[in-house]
Amino acid sequence: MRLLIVDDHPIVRDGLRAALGAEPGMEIVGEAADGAQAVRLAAELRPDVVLMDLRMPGMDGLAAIRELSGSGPRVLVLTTFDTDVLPALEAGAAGYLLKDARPEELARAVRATYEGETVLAPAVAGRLADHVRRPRRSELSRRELEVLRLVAGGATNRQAAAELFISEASVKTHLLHAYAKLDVRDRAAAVAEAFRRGLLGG
Amino acid sequence: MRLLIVDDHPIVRDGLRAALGAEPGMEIVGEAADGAQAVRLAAELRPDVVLMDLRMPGMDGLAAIRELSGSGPRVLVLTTFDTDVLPALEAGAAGYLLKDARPEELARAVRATYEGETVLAPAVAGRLADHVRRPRRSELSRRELEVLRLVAGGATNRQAAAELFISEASVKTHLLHAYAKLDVRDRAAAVAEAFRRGLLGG
DNA sequence: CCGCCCATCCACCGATCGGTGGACCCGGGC
DNA sequence: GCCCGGGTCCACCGATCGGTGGATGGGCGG
Repeated sequence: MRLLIVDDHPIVRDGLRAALGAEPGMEIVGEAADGAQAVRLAAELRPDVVLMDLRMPGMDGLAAIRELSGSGPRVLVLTTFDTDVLPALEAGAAGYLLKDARPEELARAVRATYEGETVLAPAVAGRLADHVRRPRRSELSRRELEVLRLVAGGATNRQAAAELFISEASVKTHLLHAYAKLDVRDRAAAVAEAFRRGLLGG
Repeated sequence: MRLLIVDDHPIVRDGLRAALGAEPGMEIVGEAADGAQAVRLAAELRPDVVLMDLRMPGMDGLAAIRELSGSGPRVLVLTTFDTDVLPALEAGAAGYLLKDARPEELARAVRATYEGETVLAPAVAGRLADHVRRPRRSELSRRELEVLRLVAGGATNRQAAAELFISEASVKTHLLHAYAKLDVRDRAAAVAEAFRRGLLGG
């Protein structure tokens, strides 16, 4: 089994090499520090499995996965964040692991990926299930957007409540609903996502 | 003294009318519910002082102040937020009061505005002074922007620290510095401001 | 008429965040 | 040489936030 490691941190690459290099039947054929390099090396080295970080300077992991999708290698995502499962799977990832995984788990996951299994970190499985369960009525209501606008303008929940003549409890409810619809878990990410979707003068 | 009241909430307008209508020498000549209406009414009614809310649907207070600036009336801002002093003054506001002001203060402030004084709520005076004192080296450092990018992506301080291989303390420091440079006080507003400035794929 | 969504409100908890007031090291400019 | 800014780190606090698990009422569509 030929393995390509992609991560912008040399230390992480070293760690992965140490954890996986000695595994029987596994050969680490190359390393890349960003998405563009990953795509190039994958074409050249023809790995069976790519172990890919998502957040990297330059071309990020998602873009790289999209480039690779269809062509040869199966891509196992290995990241710090439990928030990017859906985009990763949509882009064509074969699995999604978190960096707090123990080395044995990691080795097992790489093998499973090679054999065509879909590996999901337990912590993200729930997130995925949620998405399937709820068909995601993702448009923000008028109120939700109003609250988010105020929050983007620096308002605390209390200030937003004062501005809208409602209670803090209602502001919190609106925000929680907005988080669910935007698929984020805090106000900062909600503001970012709203900008990306053009809801806040993006 | 002819007074124009601008606020999107009828209740607030009623309150202001009640608080100021009986003041000797003051006459409330009109009310507007948004910026556009305010500009129209100001041209028609020729008030001496405009009492203006900032955050309103449609044309907001800032835009209205810009339209009015130079021409006749002096605009006293009356808002819930202590964060918009600078843009308001830049737009041409004659003063800046907060909605928690007591009615007597408000009446006094309107008079003072009419007489050419600059009225500033005590809470915002400090903010203004800060700005004058610090010539505002406002470009974000590479590190500050990296942290903010992660935060916009939904990272907690802990997660951002893990991703960057630094401590949470450093993440907090970078964020505090970023807040100062962007002139905001929390991550949500920082993300919004960064988008507006085009620092985050705006 | 029964759901469903929206909007409003409540209490409670633990986790996170913002802010203060430091500290150290490094590199560049005056 | 000295100062300044960037980057890293620490401890501590109070405030805020996120999340849970409700409840109520209005309105709209099947």
